[in-house]
Amino acid sequence: MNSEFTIAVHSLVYLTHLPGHMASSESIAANVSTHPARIRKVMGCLRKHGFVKTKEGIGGGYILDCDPDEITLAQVYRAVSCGSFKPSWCTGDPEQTCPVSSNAQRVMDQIFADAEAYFETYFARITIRSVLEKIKQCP
Amino acid sequence: MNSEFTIAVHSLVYLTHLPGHMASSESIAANVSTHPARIRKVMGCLRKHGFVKTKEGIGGGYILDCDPDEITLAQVYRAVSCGSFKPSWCTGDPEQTCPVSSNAQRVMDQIFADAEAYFETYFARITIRSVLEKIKQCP
DNA sequence: CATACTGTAATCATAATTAATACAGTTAGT
DNA sequence: ACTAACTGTATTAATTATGATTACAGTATG
Repeated sequence: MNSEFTIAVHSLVYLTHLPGHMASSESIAANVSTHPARIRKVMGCLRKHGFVKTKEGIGGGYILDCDPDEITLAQVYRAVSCGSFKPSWCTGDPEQTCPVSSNAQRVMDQIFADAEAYFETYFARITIRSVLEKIKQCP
Repeated sequence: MNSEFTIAVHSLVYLTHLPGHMASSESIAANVSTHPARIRKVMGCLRKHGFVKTKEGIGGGYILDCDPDEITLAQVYRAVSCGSFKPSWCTGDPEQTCPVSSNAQRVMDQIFADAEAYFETYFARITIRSVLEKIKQCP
């Protein structure tokens, strides 16, 4: 699992926590604890999917452009980390005559794809707002 | 997601496909397409959990010691890759005063743990036998 | 036109993963 | 008892993936 998903969720929660404010990549990076260039990369992706608006130049930055009560982690996952559940390493060898070896790769791929679709239905129940609420309830 | 889970599933399917036979780490490795030492490591874990039996010495190797109609991918996942869903990278910084930054880590950890428990219920519906059946149905 | 931003690509450093090696311990056959 | 063919396990080396950093072109504002 890719950590860009974590960064995207954290950034959206942070913007929700600062309603109406522009936040620069630098201030988001400080909150998330990473490098501003990494934030800009992830935010570019969120902008393409309509979750945030961007402003370049002086006083620019990022601002929320969606309803945090509507946006779910499933949408964020699909935007940023779709397909990252499956490990990159592949089992078996399609050239072998043994049906187990030659088909294991394809069947495992299908299992991982289905599992990903399945846990997305869990993420679909969690909104950005609800993540912020959980954070606020921490002691 | 850890590829040792993939190796464990493939190995168990392979042993199911060869009922009553001992398979050496070398022959399993050839089928899976990896190094025998890696197979021995994963199989050691499966033995500790009672999925396979081991025989050392000449003519030794691994043999299935469970009912492939009963064993599910959830059990294999827990034995081999439990907790691997959560990315190792951590967001936020517990030392900061902003509640979003200081608590994001804990809340995301909980979300990943819950998501893992959730997709395990999907894996619980897939048996080793059913994986073998899927493989046999490939063209 | 200087300043403070984003967008994006490229490079460097580090961490994680996989492969390979090595060797002690075990079993079976002779 | 000895040898051959295995597992168990640790260690090291190679490869790959990830994250941090740098760099610079493009854009908006005063």
